[in-house]
Amino acid sequence: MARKILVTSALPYANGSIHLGHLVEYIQTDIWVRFQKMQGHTVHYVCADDTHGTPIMLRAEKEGITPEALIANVHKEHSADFKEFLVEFDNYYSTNAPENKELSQTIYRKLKANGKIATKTIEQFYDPVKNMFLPDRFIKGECPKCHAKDQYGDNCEVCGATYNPTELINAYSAVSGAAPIRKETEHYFFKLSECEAFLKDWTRSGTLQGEAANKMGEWFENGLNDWDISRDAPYFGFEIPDAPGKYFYVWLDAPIGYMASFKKLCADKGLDFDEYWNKDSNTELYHFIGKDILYFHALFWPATLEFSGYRKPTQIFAHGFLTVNGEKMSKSRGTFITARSYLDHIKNPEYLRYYYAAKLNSTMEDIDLNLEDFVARVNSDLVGKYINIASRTAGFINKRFAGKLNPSADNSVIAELKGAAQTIADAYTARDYGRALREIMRLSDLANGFVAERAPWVMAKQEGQDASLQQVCSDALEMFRLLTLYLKPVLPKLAAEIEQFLNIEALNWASVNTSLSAEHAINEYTHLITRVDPKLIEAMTESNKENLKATAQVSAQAKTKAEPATTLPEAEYISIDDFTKVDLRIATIVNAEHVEGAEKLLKLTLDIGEDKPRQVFAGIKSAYDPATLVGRITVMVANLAPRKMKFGMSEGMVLAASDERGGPFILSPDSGAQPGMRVK
RNA sequence: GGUGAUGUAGCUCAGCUGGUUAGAGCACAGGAUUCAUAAUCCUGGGGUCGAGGGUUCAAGUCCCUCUUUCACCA
Repeated sequence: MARKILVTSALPYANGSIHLGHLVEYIQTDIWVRFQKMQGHTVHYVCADDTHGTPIMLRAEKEGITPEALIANVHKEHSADFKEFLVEFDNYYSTNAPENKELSQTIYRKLKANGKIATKTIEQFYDPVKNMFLPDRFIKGECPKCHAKDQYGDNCEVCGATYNPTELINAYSAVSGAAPIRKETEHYFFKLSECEAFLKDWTRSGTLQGEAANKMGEWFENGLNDWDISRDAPYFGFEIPDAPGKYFYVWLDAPIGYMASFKKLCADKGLDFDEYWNKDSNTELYHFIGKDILYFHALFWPATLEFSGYRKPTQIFAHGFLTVNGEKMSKSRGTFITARSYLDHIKNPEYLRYYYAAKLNSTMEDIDLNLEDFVARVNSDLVGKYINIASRTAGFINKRFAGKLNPSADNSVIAELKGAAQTIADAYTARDYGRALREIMRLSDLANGFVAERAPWVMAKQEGQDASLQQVCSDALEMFRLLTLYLKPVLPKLAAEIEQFLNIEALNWASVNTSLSAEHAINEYTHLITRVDPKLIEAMTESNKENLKATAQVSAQAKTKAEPATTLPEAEYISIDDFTKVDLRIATIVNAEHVEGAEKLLKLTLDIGEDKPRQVFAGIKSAYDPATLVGRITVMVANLAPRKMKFGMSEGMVLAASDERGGPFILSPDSGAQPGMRVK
């Protein structure tokens, strides 16, 4: 019986590019959706950009554009990335949409009418310069344990300590640099604590994976806290009805974005929204998510739906994270790979779809993208085994039989391939794609074994073997057709090309029961897929390391810009010629000493490869002990006009960074720089 | 720190409710083959199943302790 199914993937935040970690989820979902569609079910797959919140607002401000313009750009970028990875949404929308605003406000009003909304005055950090409340991650300062500077408000990246933002030493706002103050404000809460009975019940109704249910149990034990769903202006989001200056927290309207995206699809396609979302709906609703957001989808979301009168999800499918080469994705190792970077270098998205599918199962375990394994697996499975079946037999059919087939009446290998349909379907249904592909590859081995055993190339050279030759090759192509069918959810584009080559209708699961018939003519075989060159992988990771350097520069600039006192008007650009007027040189500090009577100065002797070393006075006494400077390599301005100072002649200056957060910090070139080298 | 998950051949992973000499693919070695973008087929070497203890006639599989990696929570 055809089912009606609504499927979602988590909404990517409109604050950054799609990377290979995101793609695990979209590819996982897309495969499932395509498989269910092939089964003949009615499936709608919706998603959207998650567009609200402080980070979006601030980033837009930093870029000098409106948040709306920012999210429009990102939406374009995300949509293109998904499309190229063959992730086929029925609608890819935005949470900043009229449908979402209306649904969010309606749901809020219903929750309120059901007595599930409370208000409470809380104390929060506030930026007195920027006049806004600060989320924890926008508060930075010195770690109270190890005294590392510039650590986030919740934990220290240097020593790993965790603490509250209140414990930071010399806390400052990452937005303005000002010291935050504590300020009271009234917030709106969803009374999650009252939903425990419902949630415990819901959790036990087969909606979650075993591991996820365990995790829920943990949360129940700790007791459920009411959920803070409001944020104060300025905030990019939806205003809370009858609460001026209060906005919905981004996580309140984000999942409602699933509904909004579907609502838009309904308007476009004439579907019945209520049929899918009414409390007593007979349709199915599945959310694919990462394990990190289980909390929102397994607690807040079903509770929100329950107490505003909507249906709950049928199941939540949580997956693990992606590691690359066994480690967390790392910008410095070049393994923080964006979707775009993959496309630029590797080009073919189906390689990645195949590899992920081969690694995915129904658990929340992390999956590893081992780049060497990726190359080996794709080349061996897809090119060596699967495509090779057509590649080694189609030529005979085309050349000797004008493309005409003549399959055998009874072939035990084909029978086995057809017999595996249910096993493979079960594995796909259970999201155990790894199991499905292992079975499909086992069948590919059988097909290759069949060809090797019958040796059509021997028949081709013998008189009177034409009928056998045609039959063996026809059977091999029938095997290839079945394997293509089984792989189609994972490799939709390749499958479409093969449908074209085999000259057949679009394959669906019921096509298992049909066969290529006698007299059916196929088209000319052309190479459908090429091997992955390991060099491409290397080029990709290298280029990601380069991107890192570029972004590091950008963020350094951004940081400066965030300091109100040092904001640079854009008009004050200089030309490259202006810059080259400054002769910067690598210098070795051959001597450094205190200067009698000077409060701030040290006297440095710098070697920049000239006959005579330079004498330079530098205002770095407060931060450096002269003894530790001797032998260090740094950067100096060599063509600064000499200047007579109270303590002698200064023949240049050394460069150092500082602001109210600290310093000065003198510069160090990377190893290899030699005294006298020009910095440009 | 607490909790959950995880650790099986060089690499990536299967091993259901405990049951004969622990499996697959890739990689490696030897052989076969030459239709196919050196692909394919056959054979083989390789693991004290994270460590230690326990339950049992029997443990990778159950229990305890420790440990690795990942995540969540405070």
